[in-house]
Amino acid sequence: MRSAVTMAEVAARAGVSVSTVSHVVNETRHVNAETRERVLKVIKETGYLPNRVASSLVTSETHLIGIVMSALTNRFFVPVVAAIDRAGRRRGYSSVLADSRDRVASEAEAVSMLLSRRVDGLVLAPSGGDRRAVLDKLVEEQVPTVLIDRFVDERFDQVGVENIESMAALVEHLAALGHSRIALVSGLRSIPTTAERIAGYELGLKRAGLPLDRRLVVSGRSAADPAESALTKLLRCKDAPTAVVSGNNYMTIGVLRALQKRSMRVPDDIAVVAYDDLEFADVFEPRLTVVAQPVAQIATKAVELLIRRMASKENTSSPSCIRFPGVFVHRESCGCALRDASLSPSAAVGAKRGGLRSHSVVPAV
Amino acid sequence: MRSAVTMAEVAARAGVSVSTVSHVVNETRHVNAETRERVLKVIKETGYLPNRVASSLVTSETHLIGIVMSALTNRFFVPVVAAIDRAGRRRGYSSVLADSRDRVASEAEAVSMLLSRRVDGLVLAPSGGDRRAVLDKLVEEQVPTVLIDRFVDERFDQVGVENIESMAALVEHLAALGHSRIALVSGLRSIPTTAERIAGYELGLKRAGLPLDRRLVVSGRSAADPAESALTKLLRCKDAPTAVVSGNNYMTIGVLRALQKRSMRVPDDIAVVAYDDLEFADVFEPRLTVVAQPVAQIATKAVELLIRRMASKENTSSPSCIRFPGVFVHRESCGCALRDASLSPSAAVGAKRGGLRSHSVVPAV
DNA sequence: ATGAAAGCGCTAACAT
DNA sequence: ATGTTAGCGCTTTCAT
Repeated sequence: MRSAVTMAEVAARAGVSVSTVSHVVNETRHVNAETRERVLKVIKETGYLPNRVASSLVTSETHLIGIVMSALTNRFFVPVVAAIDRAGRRRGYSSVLADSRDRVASEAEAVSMLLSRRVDGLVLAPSGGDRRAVLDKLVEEQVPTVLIDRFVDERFDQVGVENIESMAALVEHLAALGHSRIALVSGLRSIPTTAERIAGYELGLKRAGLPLDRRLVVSGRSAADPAESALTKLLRCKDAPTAVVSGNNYMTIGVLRALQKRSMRVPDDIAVVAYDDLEFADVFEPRLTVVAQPVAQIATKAVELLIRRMASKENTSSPSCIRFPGVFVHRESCGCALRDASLSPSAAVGAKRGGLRSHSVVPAV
Repeated sequence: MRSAVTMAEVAARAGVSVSTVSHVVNETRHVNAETRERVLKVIKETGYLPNRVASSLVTSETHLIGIVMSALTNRFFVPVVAAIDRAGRRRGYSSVLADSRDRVASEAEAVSMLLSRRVDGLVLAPSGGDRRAVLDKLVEEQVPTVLIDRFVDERFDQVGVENIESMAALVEHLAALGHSRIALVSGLRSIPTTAERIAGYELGLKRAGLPLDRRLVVSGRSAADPAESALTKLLRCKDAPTAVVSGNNYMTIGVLRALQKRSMRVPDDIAVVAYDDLEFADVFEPRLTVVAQPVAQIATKAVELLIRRMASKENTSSPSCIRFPGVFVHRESCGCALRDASLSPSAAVGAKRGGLRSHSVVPAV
């Protein structure tokens, strides 16, 4: 295995003390140009790489940020890593990962592991269920932590997307196109965002002066397959909806499959709009009108808040709670082009209300 | 900040020595049931969490695996993290990330950072360009390392996909359907896999007894936009191809866009097959026939090799070089259904040659 | 401008 | 069965 050169060896070869080597490496006090050059030369010759675990032990700073997520499926995973990497270029942070598997037990385990690695801070996408114990521990230990995606505890900085206005805008948009029977394929009841999105759906109906028909709200359980069967079932009823809103990206897949299998054309037979953009949304036929989460922005802000909190010795400032507006991406699946090409998306309404930004994509030729 | 209980404090409160505490924590030597219970009780009361940076300093094992990738775009990123996490559940490994941004300079920087964090091993997706310096350092320092995706240096364990037979099978499949003018949208010349896939394309033509027309091989530079324009340009020529093979997932997006913008229908106007599966390939219309990389399998094997190498003190065993066969996923974009529903995909040929596994997806209703 | 030395929190001989 | 103690490779006072 590696035998790694130590600082002591460098010191010996350069004929100086370890403290001098330490100071040239960290540029932490003045060293004669000549001595410094000598040390630097030895460092280069020997390929000396400072041992960060040793320095971490002394300084009790690892410059490690722990990321806890239902990792492999979580849309914030990659953007968060990216944001940390970007910040890290300058400040020396790196990320360590832990998959919570969206279960409280694993989440606790993951957090413990990260704490035992003495990470400087944590970005956590809270799992469903009762996570109180885990979060209490973090508060008690005063570990700088920012919650992302789901808003579950005001003792922490939290960053995520604004759900209510975004969802309302989607519904209002469909209503403006003349739809009155608008279905919602919603997510798991245990997820806080689900309730918000349902509230947004109801708000949208209300604003459009449309009655709420509970039968049009079906649970897709946040995943493709349940969404597919829920919608399929709904479409078999009489008084079937003429438009459907999907509650997240996975369920959108299910929605599209359901329609495909019934040979229903979008938007002619049924209009479709969705919460969350899909990576390849541009090449679907027809291209989907969605409200996208500004994931990169959210991730960047989360890391920014975290770094700020890690930097301040006084952990005094009260927690921020930041909700970025959803981004209305207007494409064709809503059926605007069919009805009235000049109709401006009702997204503008939401934009005025500050819950949404509008972003009209130029239709492909 | 955290004031973290130390082992010494636990020892004091339990009325034992630190070594006893250490041994109950690590289960590394026998401790009287009674004493152990007492220690465990104190640990629970105080919320003591062993300091892994301290123990790492002593044992010179961090149980950290460094992942170096052109991170955010790399398809192995998530599977590798997942595989490490899975292995980690049992053996205590976690992953630290470093984005190489696909540039040699950043790659070197990333590797240095990870080495200075004293990771136990490295999973590295080599960037393009001259990476010799970085790899030399790894050999010299004897850092357990496995290369993934691209085969560039025999001094390391390497895991990836078999490109030549996979690509050949795609071409042969199209040829078997009667196509004689088959285009290839290939990737960046600097990437080793590009050459292999071109070789596979040529092999496929040869086996099918088709002439090679160099004009049908255009460079999509491994990305969507260049692929789109390259194909668009090609389609404007006379003697345009009747079928096209996309060289990777990103370029597939470009290919589809190009066809869409020209209102060409797949597979009626032109047949399309692609290297790499897309996450949402099932909901594209028509669904794409592809050769998928068994990414999870590759990642798992990479981590397995790495852990094995980290475990053996003697770094003696010669490096493995493992190429998993691509997985032929037969869907509709190749146009089989149009020609002859009973035609078996020529994939079987490739399968016999051992470069490919076939996996016929049941068509959606 | 540089050095000596005391830890950081743990592990692992080596005692007893 | 348990305790003592010498480090692991650094940072950082405190001297000089």
